[in-house]
Amino acid sequence: MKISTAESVVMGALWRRCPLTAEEIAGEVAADQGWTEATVKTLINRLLNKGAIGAEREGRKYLYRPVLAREAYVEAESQGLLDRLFDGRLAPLVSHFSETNKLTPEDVAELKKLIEDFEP
Amino acid sequence: MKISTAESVVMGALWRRCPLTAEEIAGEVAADQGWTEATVKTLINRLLNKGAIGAEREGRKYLYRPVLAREAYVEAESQGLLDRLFDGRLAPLVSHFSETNKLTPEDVAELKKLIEDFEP
DNA sequence: TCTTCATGTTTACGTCCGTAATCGTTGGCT
DNA sequence: AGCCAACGATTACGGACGTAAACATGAAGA
Repeated sequence: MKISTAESVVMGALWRRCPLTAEEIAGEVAADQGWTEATVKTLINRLLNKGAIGAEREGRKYLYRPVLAREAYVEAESQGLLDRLFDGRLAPLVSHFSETNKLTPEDVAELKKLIEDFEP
Repeated sequence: MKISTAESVVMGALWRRCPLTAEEIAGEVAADQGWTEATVKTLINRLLNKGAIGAEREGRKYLYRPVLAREAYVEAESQGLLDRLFDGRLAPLVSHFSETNKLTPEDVAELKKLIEDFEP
């Protein structure tokens, strides 16, 4: 299930809060992205067709909610990037960031904790 | 400079080894991707137009080499993913992988070393 | 020199994407 | 009952992408 970048913005709104009406989704993302409500409606429909979101009638409107879980999406995207650029390994990515994107002390502390918690 | 996924396969070949002729590039990627040489040639041209690769005449052929550095590309892609999915922070990504993608002991060791080397 | 082959350039075409306007339907108001 | 406004559905359209064939050009061999 391929989600385009524009579509993923709509998904993002639904992952943050759901269910939402089309109007509410537009309220969340349209201004921010410079989209009209019509554009948002198109994206909603494409996501419906892809089965990435579901709809349930609520009076005259529909309430939309994600079918594709954020976890699954994040997982696929992350793994894809790792596979494409870092030979599927996580360490090289972290290494890359430690070299280029100056990790903040907080980052380092957080990472350290994560890794430590991971030892038996 | 937006590089499509198909184009990035060609870039990959040139990042591994360069300079290469069109024929060599095709040799590296065509079979693997199920592409004909014609397809590879088109991708080479699009990359030339984008300025992502450069060419230098070598007799009857051209030798191609990357202009866009792999580092820069990797950087942009990684940062993009982090921004889109992990609020720009590295730790949440690592956390995500530690939860889903069972890190191997080697991964953990490697990460541990990376983090330790990063302390003052 | 003329032809041929290799190599790069141009053109093609169906699909997806971003963006949006228009259409059709249906519930609510008068 | 009839009209209007609100919604979702349909249609549109230019550009990028994936894929590839056709074309042009120049060098090498006959």
